[in-house]
Amino acid sequence: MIEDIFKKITEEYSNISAEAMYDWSEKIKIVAYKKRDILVKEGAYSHKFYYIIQGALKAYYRSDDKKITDWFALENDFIPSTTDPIHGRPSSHTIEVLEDSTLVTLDHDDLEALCKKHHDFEHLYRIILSKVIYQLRERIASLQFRTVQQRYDSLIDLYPKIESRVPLGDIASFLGITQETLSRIRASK
Amino acid sequence: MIEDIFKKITEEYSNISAEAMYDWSEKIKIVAYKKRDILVKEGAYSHKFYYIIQGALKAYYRSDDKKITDWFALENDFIPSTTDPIHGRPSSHTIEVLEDSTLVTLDHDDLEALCKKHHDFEHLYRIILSKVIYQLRERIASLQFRTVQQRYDSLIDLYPKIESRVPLGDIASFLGITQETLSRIRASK
DNA sequence: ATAAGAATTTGATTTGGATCAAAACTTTGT
DNA sequence: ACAAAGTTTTGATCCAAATCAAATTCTTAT
Repeated sequence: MIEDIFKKITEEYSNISAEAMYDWSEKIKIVAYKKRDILVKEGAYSHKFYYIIQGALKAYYRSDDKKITDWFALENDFIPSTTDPIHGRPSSHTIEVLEDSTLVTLDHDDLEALCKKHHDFEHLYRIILSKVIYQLRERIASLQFRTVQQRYDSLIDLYPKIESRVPLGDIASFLGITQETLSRIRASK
Repeated sequence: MIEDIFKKITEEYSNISAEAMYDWSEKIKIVAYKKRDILVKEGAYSHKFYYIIQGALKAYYRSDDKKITDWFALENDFIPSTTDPIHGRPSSHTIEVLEDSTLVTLDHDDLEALCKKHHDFEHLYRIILSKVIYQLRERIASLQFRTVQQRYDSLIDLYPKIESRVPLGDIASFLGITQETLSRIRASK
């Protein structure tokens, strides 16, 4: 099982030595979570790195008492750290489980230690971050000038089944619109 | 001069060995560019990594014949690669010089080679990317639910003198609004 | 120094999506 | 299986920002 996951990750991003893989496997945990479990609470310093084997998560923060969802993660996605890497402030985000999920978790400190010990592991992680940057830029493009309809369509493109797995309110929030507007867009199809 | 730049970068992000620094210094070029010079053209495969010593750049892409600016870089900023790291497609962005500028340039291939040769260099680069991710998430937060006025204010906060250095149309585009709206916001102060 | 072209401002009008309110449907726990 | 709570839909109204249009100011090249 673990082998399959490692294989999937390293094939997609970058290969690592058997040694690095062994050390990595020592540190990760595979954990099952239940719907509505909170993985990270706003304000917490501890932050793990999550990879989703099966299930769905969201990350949100609070602004004017509204919960704003700005990241979903489904199968084979990562949830990257939300903290400022330079100043090391606490997490501004809460990460919540949206459906019963199986995750690979790795402590932030262990991740740093693996990066320090194994050059190839740090390389792998660097490539993963490059991918995250690319995704974030896509998302900015989407928010910057596309219509609500276009943004909705590309989300469905990326996650075809998200509608049945994630509450409409969270999807609306992610798209930067109200629930009512999303409901109407959906109805017009 | 080069020493000052290296010092600035490594102090802010992460230290590297004298050896890595030497190899790095062999590969970079310090180049002066003129206003309106194009550093990277949409569709190009070659992509350098830029660090701005003095001056200002913008990155934009085209959508429905409009130029959409989605990144500014001023002194001490980086322009990260805009290409998909996994699939290696050509750049979707054009990078243009906004005022006479002095830049540090590093070829993408040299950057990769330095990362491969020196673990500490790859570490430095990884930390830089983490910072970029943090900035991008801030920007998404800004676009997702803040009012135009709030977005404008935080841009001025980040780059106090941007108004006099960057055309209004580009700033408007970056904020995801029209020129006219930005002009009115400005007038209301 | 001046004309041509760019960039910015100002004005009038329209519109996409927000807000407020309430009804209909779904999920959850006992 | 049912009540209570949570989610989604539908309706009416309003407003921030877009669009279209034209006037003004700033830049640049000759």
